[in-house]
Amino acid sequence: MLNTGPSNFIQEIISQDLLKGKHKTVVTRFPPEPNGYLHIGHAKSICLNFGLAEKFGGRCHLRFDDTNPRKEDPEFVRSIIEDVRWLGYDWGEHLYYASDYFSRFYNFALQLIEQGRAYVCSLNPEEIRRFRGTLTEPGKNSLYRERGIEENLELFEGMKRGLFQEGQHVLRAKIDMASPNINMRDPVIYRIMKEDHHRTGDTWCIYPTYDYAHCLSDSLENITHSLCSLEFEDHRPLYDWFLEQLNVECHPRQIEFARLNLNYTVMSKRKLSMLVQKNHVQGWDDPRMPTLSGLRRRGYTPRSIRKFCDLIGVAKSENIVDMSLLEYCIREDLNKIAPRVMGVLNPLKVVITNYPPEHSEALEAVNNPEDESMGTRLVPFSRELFIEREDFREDPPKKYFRLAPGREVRLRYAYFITCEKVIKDEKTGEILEVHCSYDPQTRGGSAPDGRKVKGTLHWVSSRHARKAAVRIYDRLFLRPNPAQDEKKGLDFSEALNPESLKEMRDCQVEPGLEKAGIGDRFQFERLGYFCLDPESEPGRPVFNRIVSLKDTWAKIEKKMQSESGS
RNA sequence: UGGGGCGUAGCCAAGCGGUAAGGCAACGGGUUUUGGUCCCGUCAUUCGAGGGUUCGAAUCCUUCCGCCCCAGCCA
Repeated sequence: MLNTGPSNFIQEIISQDLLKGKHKTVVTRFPPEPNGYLHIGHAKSICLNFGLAEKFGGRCHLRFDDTNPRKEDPEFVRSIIEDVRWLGYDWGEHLYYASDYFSRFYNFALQLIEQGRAYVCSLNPEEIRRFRGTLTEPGKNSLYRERGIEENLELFEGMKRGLFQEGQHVLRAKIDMASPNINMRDPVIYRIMKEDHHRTGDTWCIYPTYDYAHCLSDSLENITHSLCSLEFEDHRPLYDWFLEQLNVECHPRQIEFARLNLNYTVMSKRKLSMLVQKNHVQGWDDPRMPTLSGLRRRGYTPRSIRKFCDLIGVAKSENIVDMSLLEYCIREDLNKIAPRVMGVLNPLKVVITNYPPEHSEALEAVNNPEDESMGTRLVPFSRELFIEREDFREDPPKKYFRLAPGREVRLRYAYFITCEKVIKDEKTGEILEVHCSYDPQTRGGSAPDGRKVKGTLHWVSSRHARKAAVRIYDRLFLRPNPAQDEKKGLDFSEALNPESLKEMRDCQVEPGLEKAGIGDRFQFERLGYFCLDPESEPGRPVFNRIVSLKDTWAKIEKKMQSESGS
């Protein structure tokens, strides 16, 4: 076994099973239903299942749990395959569909009927519900529970042949209507559904339910450890029951773990799809979505997501992980690999009054101080520049060490400049431009006399700059746990953050960015990490902000404001 | 008031009878041509609460409390 990554209780169980010789190898599976897009909660399961298989030198299957044609769609199959691959996992030959086993499931059902362990029930859905009892009262036996084997066989055959209407009959396991575990009260295992299936077409008009199909799929694939989320804990006795009754050779062990929740977002397919349908976001791959396609478009790397899944751990307690951990993971990854570049989001014009008007020069800038092998580039400098509007204050607060009247700062990789004059709109008072002088001795950014400046600003030469649009994303929800709102009877979408997307259209970026390709990631110095969005067009780049850099100044300023305000 | 789970710091999470790992966040300091990175330091006398066993308990026993899941022909 590879000795990498943190351990968890599931890994320990597997180690024990291997040690005891219960298995020679480990076989896990990731079993999505193709009824929606994958999100970062699925990533936890994917990393767990594939990761465990990898650690123990076993294998992990990708299996589509497609037993309900009403909800499923090949488009989701496509996207799921894409997303799992993108995350970095490979199932080799082991791509399966529960629907491939439909005939075998059917034969197993025949076997159950013959054993007297399954029967065709002709109660209607409402009656079935009533007969089931409640959490505190036992259920009552169905009127059809004691039907003869021959009759059951005949009716089930009829169900399969389409002789009946939907809802007219179901096949049920005959277990115990008085069980304290409601799942054991004669669960439905086949229902009539006159629906075309994305893979089997109109071959079937009866479809197996999850509880029945899942354990058998696992068994047929020789899965050793079947990992699922906590809400299936109550289903485990059923999982085991089917496999025992049918006396299969392979009886996988189901182990449950807690699904992932992230604060300030939602993590259920239903809620995510509602956001899409109600146009709160622009699609499943909207960069604000916690879907894998959304994170990918936002600019998250697969490695950062895998790292995140490593850090959150695997346990059985309900959890809501802090978004800041995800942000930490992407910053850590991008810090090492993203080329640095300069871009000004909210431009303010600076004129270097003592710099020759027609002149320009190329200054050398480091591409990544964390990785010397990424080399350097030349950035053009001239008399008129753009700096960030936020980097100038006419009346600077304490601890502000950027540009202000009379102040000297460094332009990164360029010169020291001193602010001499502020040009304002007479009517509005808006600052139009700032006039500065530069010290030619400080070319490159350091002074021969050894004098220091406190601030270093990013900049872009106005003559050489390229225009760009930048999309700034914030958390989707205002409240940390929107899913909870719904349980309190509120509409979870009520807590949506109206400012989750802000588009800045007049950004100016250094000319080298012209060559950026869709999906390329950069650090805009002092601002954050950005990724070129697919909606970019030649000459009209659109950058998504993946995540900001940590901003100590913002923190200080906020603190000062709250201190003076209170 | 049935059954199944879970409770260790603001958020995750180790811990498996020998005296509370680690990460994120937060806070303080150092380095720095990114207020970034990096480095150093601080952050649980206590593990939901009480009682018991023990030389010794987050770990064992017991009572209580809180939270989550289950009454789809969804998964």
